[in-house]
Amino acid sequence: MSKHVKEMGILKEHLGKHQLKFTRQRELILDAFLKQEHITAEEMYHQLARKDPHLGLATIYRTLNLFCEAGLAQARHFGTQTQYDNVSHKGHHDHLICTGCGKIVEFENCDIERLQEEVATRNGFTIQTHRLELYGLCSRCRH
Amino acid sequence: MSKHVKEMGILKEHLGKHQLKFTRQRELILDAFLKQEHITAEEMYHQLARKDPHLGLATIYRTLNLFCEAGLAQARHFGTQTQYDNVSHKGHHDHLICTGCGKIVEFENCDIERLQEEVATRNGFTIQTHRLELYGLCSRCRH
DNA sequence: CTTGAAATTGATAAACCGTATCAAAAAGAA
DNA sequence: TTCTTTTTGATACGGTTTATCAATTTCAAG
Ligand SMILES: [Mn+2]
Ligand SMILES: [Mn+2]
Ligand SMILES: [Zn+2]
Ligand SMILES: [Zn+2]
Repeated sequence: MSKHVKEMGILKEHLGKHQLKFTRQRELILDAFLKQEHITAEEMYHQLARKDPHLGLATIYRTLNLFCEAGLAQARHFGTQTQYDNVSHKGHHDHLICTGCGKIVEFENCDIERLQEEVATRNGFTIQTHRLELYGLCSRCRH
Repeated sequence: MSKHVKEMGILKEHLGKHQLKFTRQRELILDAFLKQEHITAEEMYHQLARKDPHLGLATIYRTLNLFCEAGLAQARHFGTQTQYDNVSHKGHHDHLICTGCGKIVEFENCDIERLQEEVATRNGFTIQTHRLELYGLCSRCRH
C-alpha cells in the first residue's frame, strides 16, 4: 500500500479530467518522485533503473512534465538541466541558488509572501502560484 | 560617437587587465546590448544581422559571456534559453502574469527587494540577481 | 470476462542551445 | 612595418529535452 495517498489522489483526479490513464509507470515514478525534494529526469532514470530496467528516459520526462501540469511538481531550470521540485514535500518555499557551486538553500518568508499578495491585490490580480529565486554566491564561493 | 561612455570604459578596463583586445565586434555588441534591458544571444544575432551580416553567433555568445565577466551583464536562465541582463539598466522590475489571458504587469516593490537581501544575508549569500514571478488571474479573467 | 478504441510506452531519431575547434584575419606593441 | 598574440566566423560537437512511431497497455463498453 502506497504512502502517498493524497498525491496519488491528486494525480488520479488530473488523469480523469484529461482522459489520461493510470499506468504502472506513472505510479512507480510518482512514488519515487515524492521521496525527493527535487530531482532531474536523468537522476530519476538511474534511480529507477534498479526497480525497472526497461523504464525509458522519455517516459520519465513525459511523466515529470505531467506532474507539473497536475500541480504536483514545478520545473526549474538551473545550469544546463531542469530540476523538478516536489511541491508537496515541505510545503511552499522559495530558493537561494549559488551560481558558483549550485548549492540550493530553501527558505520561507511570510513577510515577502504577504507583500506579494499586496502587490497582486493592488493590480487586481488573484495569485495562484509564484516563483521566487535568488541567485548569488554562497559564503564558500565568495572567497 | 557612442552614448555609452561609462560602460565602454568598464569594458576597456577589463580588457586591459586581462590582455584582451578591443575589437569592432565588441564595440558593436556592447552598443546594442546597452540599449536592452535583457536579451538572448539569438535575439541579438538577428538584430545585428542588419548592421553586420557576417557577425557570427559564436562571437555573440563569447562577447555576452565576456560582459558577464566584466560585470556589465548577468546571465539568467529563462525557459530553455539564457537571458543576458543589462545590469546598468535602471528600472528593475518583476512580473505579474495572468494565467488566463497571458497579460503581464510589471511592478517594483522596494520592501520585497529589501527582504530578499535580508534572507540572503541571513544565509551567507550575496545576491547577484533574482527572479520573482507571480502567477494568477487578472480582474477580467476572474469573472 | 472479452473486445476494441484510445492512450501509453520504449527505442531512438531529431531538435535545440551553447561550447570547442581551427584556419584565417585583426589588433596592437615594438 | 613587423611580428606575436588574440579574435573571429564557420561549423563540428556534446548534452539535454522533445518528436516519432510501432508495439503494448489501459479501461470502458458489451
Ligand atoms: Mn514563496
Ligand atoms: Mn525584483
Ligand atoms: Zn557556492
Ligand atoms: Zn487575464
